[in-house]
Amino acid sequence: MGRGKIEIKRIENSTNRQVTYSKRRTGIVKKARELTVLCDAEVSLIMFSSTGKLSEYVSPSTTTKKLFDQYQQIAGIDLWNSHYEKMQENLNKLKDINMRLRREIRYRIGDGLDDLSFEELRGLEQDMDGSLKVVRERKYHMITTQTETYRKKLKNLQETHTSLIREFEDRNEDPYYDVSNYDSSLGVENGGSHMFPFRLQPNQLNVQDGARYGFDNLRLA
Amino acid sequence: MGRGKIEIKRIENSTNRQVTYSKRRTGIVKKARELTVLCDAEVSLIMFSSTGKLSEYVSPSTTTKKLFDQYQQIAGIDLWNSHYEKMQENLNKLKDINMRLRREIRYRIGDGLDDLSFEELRGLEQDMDGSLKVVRERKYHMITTQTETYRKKLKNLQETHTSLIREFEDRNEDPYYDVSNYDSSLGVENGGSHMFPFRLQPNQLNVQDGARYGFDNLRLA
DNA sequence: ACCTATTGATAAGG
DNA sequence: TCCTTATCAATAGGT
Repeated sequence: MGRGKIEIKRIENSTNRQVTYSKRRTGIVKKARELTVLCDAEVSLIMFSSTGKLSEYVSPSTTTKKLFDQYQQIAGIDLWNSHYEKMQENLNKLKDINMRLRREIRYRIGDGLDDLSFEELRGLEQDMDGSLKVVRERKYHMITTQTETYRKKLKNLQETHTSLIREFEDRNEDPYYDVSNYDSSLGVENGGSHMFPFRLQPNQLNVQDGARYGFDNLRLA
Repeated sequence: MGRGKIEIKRIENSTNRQVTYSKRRTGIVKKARELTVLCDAEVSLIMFSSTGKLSEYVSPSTTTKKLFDQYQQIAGIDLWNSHYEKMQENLNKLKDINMRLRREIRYRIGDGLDDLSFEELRGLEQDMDGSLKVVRERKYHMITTQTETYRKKLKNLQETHTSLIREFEDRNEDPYYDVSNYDSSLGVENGGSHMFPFRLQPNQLNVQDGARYGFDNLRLA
């Protein structure tokens, strides 16, 4: 049908192919629609052009998914299975990794050590010893840094304080001014208890009651 | 096209409808085939008659499943998801737990400590210190146990040895017997180098080269 | 299933 | 992509 018969084989001219695809695509979709209406059928039509562009038609009475479910049932082929298997595989891999991670943590917590050979135990001890040193170093680094910061801030405050006192003394404008109350009248925004984290240490010593530093939930999980 | 124009609406005459369905079904399949050949396209066509009978056409270059996978990807709709929501959820949970486990291990290895507050760091140090003590205790326990076992086995061997020597001496049956060779002639199945794990210690001191005690793969994962 | 008059689809060209 | 039109293809209705 057309100005000449054409052989049914791949159209080599790219432009021509595209044009023919467009025309015939609309044609076949029309046919599909007519089929559904005339014959009360359900149709799913999915087309990819050679350039990868997607077109589809589905009977309005249904959805692509429903149709595919039916298709599977009747064709007796489970297209879902491969997906399912892949997910299962993934799941199992993750579970395995998880298990090993947990085991490593348990060892590092000092639990389940009976499973380890002497060599492994020895390696673990050395490793933990080294790691603990790193943690300690980091802690001391933080202590010195924070102390330094604290000293500087304190020094600043004192300077501000003395200069203010001096101002008051020099001007002597308000004889009723109560010097013992200066703390609240100064803008001590950045100081306060936050400047003395080490004072909290005694509270932190109750390491036994499960709060520690927040990893305990992982131990139970 | 036909002996008369027909309105595109459901054909009420059941027989007629069936006949038309058959005719048009072959027609549309032909169209689909021509489309794939002429335009190098990929087509999936699934049809259910009003009586529920299934017919399909798929481009020979592909399969229904492949096409459907592509369809999903490009349409951006995951039709499988509803089937596997629970699995996906599980998968994500595991991934999350995994991540947190890895983080805990990293901390315990002395990595990424910058993320921790001073309080956390302090808790970590105390925790690790305690755990290290447990590991050390276990190690010493193993040392004493193994030493004990070794002593007993050695004692046994010596007893066997002396009794054998005595037997030889008593009977004096074979004057050419070389006593220095007794070790290989005795059935020392359970002994050998496995009885002296501590001799391996010098080899184990190269803790730096990544072998340690076998958890290093987890550090990288 | 087959037949065939008739309508529908579309190839080529603009 | 849309229009036109000559030509071929699909098919409605009948057998």
